[in-house]
Amino acid sequence: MARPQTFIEEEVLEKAMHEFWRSGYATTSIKELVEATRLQPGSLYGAFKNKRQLFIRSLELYFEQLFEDIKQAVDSEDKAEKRLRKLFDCLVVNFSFRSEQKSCFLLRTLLEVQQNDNEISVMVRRMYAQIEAEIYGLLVDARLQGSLKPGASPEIMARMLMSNIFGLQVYSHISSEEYELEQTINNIMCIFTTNRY
Amino acid sequence: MARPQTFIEEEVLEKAMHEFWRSGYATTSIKELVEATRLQPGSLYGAFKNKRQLFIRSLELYFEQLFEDIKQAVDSEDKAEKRLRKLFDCLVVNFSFRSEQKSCFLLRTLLEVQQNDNEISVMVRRMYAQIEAEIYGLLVDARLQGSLKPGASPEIMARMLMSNIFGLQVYSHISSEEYELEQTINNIMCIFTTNRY
DNA sequence: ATTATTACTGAATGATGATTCAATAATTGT
DNA sequence: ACAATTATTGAATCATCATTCAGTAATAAT
Repeated sequence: MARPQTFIEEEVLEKAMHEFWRSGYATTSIKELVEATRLQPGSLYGAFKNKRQLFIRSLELYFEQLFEDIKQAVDSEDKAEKRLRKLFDCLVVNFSFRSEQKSCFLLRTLLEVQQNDNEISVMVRRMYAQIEAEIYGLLVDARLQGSLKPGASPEIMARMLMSNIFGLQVYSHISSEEYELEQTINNIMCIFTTNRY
Repeated sequence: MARPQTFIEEEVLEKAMHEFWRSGYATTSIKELVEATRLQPGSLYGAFKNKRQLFIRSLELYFEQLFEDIKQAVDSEDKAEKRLRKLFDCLVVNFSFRSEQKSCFLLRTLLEVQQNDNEISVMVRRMYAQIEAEIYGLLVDARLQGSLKPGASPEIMARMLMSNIFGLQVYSHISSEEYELEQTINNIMCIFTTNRY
């Protein structure tokens, strides 16, 4: 028995998320969010409490979407190498060439907040832990299929792959030659799997 | 024939640099810089024009110092593997365990400014290009000494090393177990050099 | 139709941001 | 000692920030 919301929260979050993603937490102003979402300040505050909560919800939405893509890559029916390659696509290639912004929202946030906002920092670390767990699962699979280079444990390899993914994400900021990136990904695949590329 | 400056610019820059490094460009306020440098706003503006120029000078100072360390590592008399290891120390280990802040100022800045401030973005990319050139030189040396794994070219390897350095810097944000980091560095050394670790 | 309840609007608020500037202080050259 | 010049001070300025709130609108229940 009251006036209903005139907007769909997820649609608004999607728009806010893109603003935060592009400009960062600190430098995205309420004014920009008002323009992006087409909601007035009062409505934003009514629905999301404040800027920080809106940011947190945006980050969560981003992660949900990313994690769905990752799972789709990791859980597909392909051979392990192909799934690993798909993982690189959704974590690296997509950001460098298939989106106007350069880096993953999680990465950007991790470096922006640092010790500044511990709660958000912990959130991001937990998200990355989930991604790393997916990679670990993929590697265990790959080992069973015999497509993993012997040597290091899947645990260690998962860590190294995470590190390589971060590395590529950052490197694509300083030089975004597509063929160089492809070459580097192939080299990494070479290091971790038994295939040739 | 005028009143002399009562401060040494480099000393002030050093203090400002640490503030920017810790809090980022946008979130470091003039008030904080005034406290850190113990100069009044007017003096800061008199000497450095504005916040942005002060930031740029801070970034340059940071790079000078870092690059000196890098050169010292790369140009030392040791064998190539040892010099590579020293490079990891000054680009990765130092940030993770020997300083209160987690990441390299350059990395932080690269991700903060992105498309937001093209001039600063270009500056950082140029600085990284210089670092990569040093790594390239080291690898050419290593190849002559026979301590580089055959296969990829020094050019490609330099790119991969840069990427791995970025990766480790980021990874140390989400998990800063020192022995894990050491292990990963050793694994990377393994991949690039002919030695065993 | 009326009432209770909740949503929406957008101007107002108060804090804080970067930057400027008039007043004052410390020099050097004459 | 005085004039010319430049540095320092810190309050003032003006823009912008996040947030609130009084007024208005839209719905459901009665």
